[in-house]
Order: sequence, then structure tokens, then C-alpha cells
Amino acid sequence: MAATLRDVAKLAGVSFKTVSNVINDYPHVRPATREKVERAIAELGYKPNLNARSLRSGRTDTVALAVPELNLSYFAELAGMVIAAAEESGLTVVVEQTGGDRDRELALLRSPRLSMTDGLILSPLGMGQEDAGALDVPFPLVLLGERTFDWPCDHVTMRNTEAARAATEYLLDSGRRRIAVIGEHEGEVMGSARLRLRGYREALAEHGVPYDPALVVRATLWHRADGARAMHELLDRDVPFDAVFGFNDTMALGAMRVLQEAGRRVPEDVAVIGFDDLDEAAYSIPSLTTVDPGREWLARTALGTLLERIAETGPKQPPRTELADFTIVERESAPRG
Amino acid sequence: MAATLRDVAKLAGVSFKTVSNVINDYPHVRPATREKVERAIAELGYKPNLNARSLRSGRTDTVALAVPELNLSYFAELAGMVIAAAEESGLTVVVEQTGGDRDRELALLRSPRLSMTDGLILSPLGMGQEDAGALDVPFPLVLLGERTFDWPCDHVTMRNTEAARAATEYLLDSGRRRIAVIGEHEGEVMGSARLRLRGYREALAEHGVPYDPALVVRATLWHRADGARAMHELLDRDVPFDAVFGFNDTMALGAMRVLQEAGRRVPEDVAVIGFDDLDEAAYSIPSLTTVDPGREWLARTALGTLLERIAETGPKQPPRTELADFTIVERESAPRG
DNA sequence: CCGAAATTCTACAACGATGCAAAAGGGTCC
DNA sequence: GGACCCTTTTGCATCGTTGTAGAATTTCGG
Repeated sequence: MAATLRDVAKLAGVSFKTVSNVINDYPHVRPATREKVERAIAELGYKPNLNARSLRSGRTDTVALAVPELNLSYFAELAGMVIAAAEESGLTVVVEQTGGDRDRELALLRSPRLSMTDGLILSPLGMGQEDAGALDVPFPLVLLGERTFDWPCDHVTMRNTEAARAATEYLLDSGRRRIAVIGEHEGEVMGSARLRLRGYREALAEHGVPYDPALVVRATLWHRADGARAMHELLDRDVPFDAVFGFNDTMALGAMRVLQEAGRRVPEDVAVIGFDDLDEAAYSIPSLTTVDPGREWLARTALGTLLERIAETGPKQPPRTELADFTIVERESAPRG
Repeated sequence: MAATLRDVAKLAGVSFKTVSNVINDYPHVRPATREKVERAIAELGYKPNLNARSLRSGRTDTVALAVPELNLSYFAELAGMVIAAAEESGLTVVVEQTGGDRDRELALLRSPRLSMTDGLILSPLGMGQEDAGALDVPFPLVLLGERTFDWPCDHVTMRNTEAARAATEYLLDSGRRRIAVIGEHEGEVMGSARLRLRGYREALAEHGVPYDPALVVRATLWHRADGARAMHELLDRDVPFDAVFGFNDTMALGAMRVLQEAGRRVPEDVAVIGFDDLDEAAYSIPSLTTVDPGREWLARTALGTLLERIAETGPKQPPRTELADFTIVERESAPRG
């Protein structure tokens, strides 16, 4: 059995409360006593039982991070950054996967498992406006990435609409006029897909290019296979297009593969732009022009905001929204015009 | 403040222990009482405090998973599978990143953070034989993936040597004779890199092809950038080669990109084979022939083994080694001969 | 209708830590 | 030398749960 405070105390010949004082850097401990206790701690290899500490203190120094799936590189890289940032603050991260599924998102928000954490960073995908009330939770909560509903809650995200507008403009500026879009979510009101589509339409309108629904392809999940499927669908529609805007890199890469299989040259026949700036975007053939949404900043800010909330004592501050800056990363799949 | 057992008890008009009995499905509770209690639970939205439960029961229903980085797709996908499997058993997973760094691996093994978990699944990379003793820990531990030292400990891995031999033979069978290798770890005695290199050499020997060290390129971490850098190095060496065996897919993809930038056609001039069968391997151009190491099985088996250890009561059973089966997935970058 | 055997419920003591408040120890000053 | 104050140490209650054991209640055979 692992050593406890009392074991250390017995060995050091002091009360167990003194050992606790040493561990918690209570200032009034005589150096000699401190040393005695520290020797005993070392000798027994004592490690505090964090469960007991949490029970007593109410702090767990653990946060939960819920993403759709780690299988999506975007979320894997994001999770890695959140965990790295947490590590720096001495925090542990519990990772949950929701599959982007509404019911699993709701179940998680109600789960007793969260009683083991001080707060939650959630990337919602499946919940809708009618579920927003479920966010009225008794623990700190930060939404990371676009939300699919309106609810006053801390929120760390990026300028989705502006970024999508910029990406579209980038293609327009390079002379493309028939720009297909992959990744629309039908019926969505305010998720990333909808916001990016809005940016796309704004850019078209500004340039006087008509919006053609035949160029817009749905994809609920944003895997490579979804991008590939969407591209097959687009090719089947037999409408002309000279560019593709993938709502994430993974889909864009899946689509680009199908495009080339079909004999279209990228970027000569069709330019492709993605969204996320994944590691792999720099290594595809051709390498993928994309939007860098500032993931590192997103991850750190989400965690930082959550930690501030956790530390908060007085009356609840009003919810905050933090917006990351984006940049367009030019690569081969869509050269600047 | 969240409701506790006592609050529920007061509302239901029973002792708080009866509420506990209801929650734990203790059989001798009168249906009427049970219903009364359940109504009270629902009314207060009571959720058990898992910290308190853990403190009392000694079980946390949480496991730790330590991998080098989530930024490496292989580990991200593996982690996703472990978490999904854990979820099925009602377990929570804490994810830690070691960066493949020896000191961080050792620090993790000693960390009090693990007192919040029932056991650890560790993918070691940096530790060496002299650190093996650090694995003598007072909690269940399962190594996932090759270990870099000898120590009696549960171990879930794949047939690295056989798989590498098969991959090499596959290339030899298709007529290649100058097969380069990317990802060697210098000085390593028994990690994946070393075992895969051994398989490679065995296959060469069997086919009477001489081993040429000029074809072997080191890479400590196995990112895309490392694969790219290694390929640049290989090209700089100016030795002829007609195939490349990347010790993981990520590196193979990085290398393939550089290869094509340099004007070599894949697979006509150079065949490329990887290792891991990542999602993205099917979508690169050309798509990547690779070794499927049975990740799903690895993830489930690692978790299953850990759970058995956690459930174990009597004397400690001898350590087990579980080996996954592999298959070679033929794609465009290296067609069957 | 009694007594024994079941069933159902409750009281109390943990688990291992921290917070609070009071006790013990040690100087200083008049 | 005693009063007072600051430093150092300690004791006790407590966090919210579960295990054990025994008390209360019900059931049931004779």
C-alpha cells in the first residue's frame, strides 16, 4: 500500500498535519523540521493522494476536453496543443470523444464523470439551438470552435466568415470564377459550415459572381472519405468548376485525390484551397493552399479562459468571446493569381 | 453547490446510506423505497461525487494513456481507439504526451498524477535499458508498442520484425533491389526502429541482396518533416535506389513528396512502402502501399489487458506479451510485382 | 400469536487529505 | 519573573462516499 501522510509523520516523528504543512509550503515550519519531514518523504517515496486532496479542497487540477474524434487530424493536433498547454500549468487533461453526435454531447454535459474535473472545453458539433439550455451547467465551460446555437457562454473561435471570404477572394483574385464548395451542413444555422458558406457567398457577391447551388456539396463529417465522396458527387453533377474550397484540409485532400484520379490537373484545371493548415497540407502533391486558423492560439486561449473561470471567486463575469486571427498559406494547389 | 447523498436522503426521508444502497444496486431495498429515492435523485439532479467514491473505494475508473505526441497521426488514431474502447467500459482516459523524451517518460512514471488513475498504458520511446527499473511501479502498467529495453511487464505490440521482413520481401518480389530505409534509430537495441531494420536485413539476406548502409537514413522522431529531411539526405548521398521503406507512413509521405519534387516518379522510378496504414495513406498521390499493424486490435487489447490487471486480486500473474497480426495493404506507391 | 429467520434499513467508521483554531514553545521587554 | 507576542506545531472536524455490522422491521412456519 502506498505511504500516507501519517506514515511519513510517524517516521519523521511529527504530527501528520506538520507533514501536510511542509507539502503545502506553509511558511511557519522550522527548517530543521522541514528537512526531517522531507527526508521521511523521500525515504518512503510518499506521493500525495490526489483524490483525497480533491475531495477536501474541491480542486481536481484536471480539465476535460471533448472533441468529435481524434481521428480527425485537426482535433488531434488541437488536443495535443491543449494537453501541452495544460501540462505547463500542471494540469491533467481527460479527453472525451463525442463523434459530433448530439446525444453524446448532451450526455457528456450531464455526466457525473465531469465531477472529476474542474471544467470542460467542448467543441460542439451535433447540438442545436433547442439543446442550448444544456449548457447551463454548474461548472466552468468554454466552447472551442464554432457553436451551433446561441447561448451566453465563453467562446473561443476564429473569424470563420471572414476567413472563408478571404479564401474565396483569394481564388477569385487568381482568376477562378466557378468555385465549388465542399462541406456544407444542411439546415445548420450558425456552425462553422454555415459561417464559412456565408463568407463564401459574401465574396462571390462582392465580385459580382453569381451563387450557384450546384457547386455546393454537403458533407456532415469532415473526413477524407467525405471529401472524396463529395468530389465524386460534384463530378457526377457534371457542372463546370475551376476551383474547390474545402471546408477543412482533410476533405480538401480527399477531394484533391479524386480530382486527380479523374484526370483534372491541380492547380491548372482546378485550384484547391483547404482550411486548418494541417501538418500534412505541406506534404501532399500538390501541397495544399489553406487557411491557418491559429490553432496554437486557440488551444492556449481556450485553456487560459477556462483556467480564469476556474480561479474566479466573486460573482460570475459576463461571457467572453475570443477570436483568433487567420492567415492564408499559399502553396501549390492554388497559387496566388 | 451540488446535491449530495445527504440532501437526497433528507428529501426522500431515508438515511443517506439507503440512498447509497439504491445507487449501488444493493439488492435488499424495497421497491417503494427505491422509487422514493429515485424520485428524489431526479428532483435534485443528484450526481455522485466520483472523487469521494474513488477515495473510499480505491477505484477511479480512469486510466492514463501516455503517447509521444498526438501530433503524430499514428498515436492520435491509436489514442482515439483506446478512448473509444474505454468509453465502452465506462472508463475515462487521461492523455499524457511524453514527446518521446526519456526524462518525461520517467517523470510520468513517478508522477503523483497517476494516483488519480487505476493504471497506465505507456508507449515508451526515449527510455533505455538503464531506466527499465523505473517500470517497477505499484500500479498496473501495460506497454503499448515496442519497448526500448528488457523488463518483465505486460506488453502489447506487433510482429515488427516479421512485418518489416514482409514489407521488404514485397519490394524484392516486385523486382526492387536497392531498397532505402528511412527511420533508423542509432544505438537503439530493441525499439521498433531496430526491429524493423532487422526484418529488413533478414529479407535482404534471404534474397542474397547485400546490405548497404548508405541506403539507411536515420530519423529520431517520425514526423513528415523528418521523412522529408531524410529523403533530402538520401538524395544528397547520390547512391542509386529503386525503392524506399519508411518506418512509418508519416515519414514515407514526407519522403514521397520530396522524391517527386526531385523528379523521381513513384512508383516507376522508386517504389515507396510505409508502415501504419494511416487514414491518409489511401488518399496521397500516389496512394501509399503500407503495413497495417492492426491498430484497432492493439488498442483494444492494450486496454483489455490493463483492465484484467486492474481487476486482478490474488498474487500477481506473470507478464504477458500480446502480438497483433499485420497485413500488407497494396496501393499505388508500390504495386505488387 | 410467538419466535426464528429472513429482509430492509441505519449508524458508525473509515478513505487521505486540508482548514481552522487553539496549544505549545521561545523571546523580548518592563 | 511574569505578561505579551510571535513562531511553530498540533488536534479536530470535514469533504462525500462505501463497507461492515448491527438494529429495526417484516415474513412465515408451527
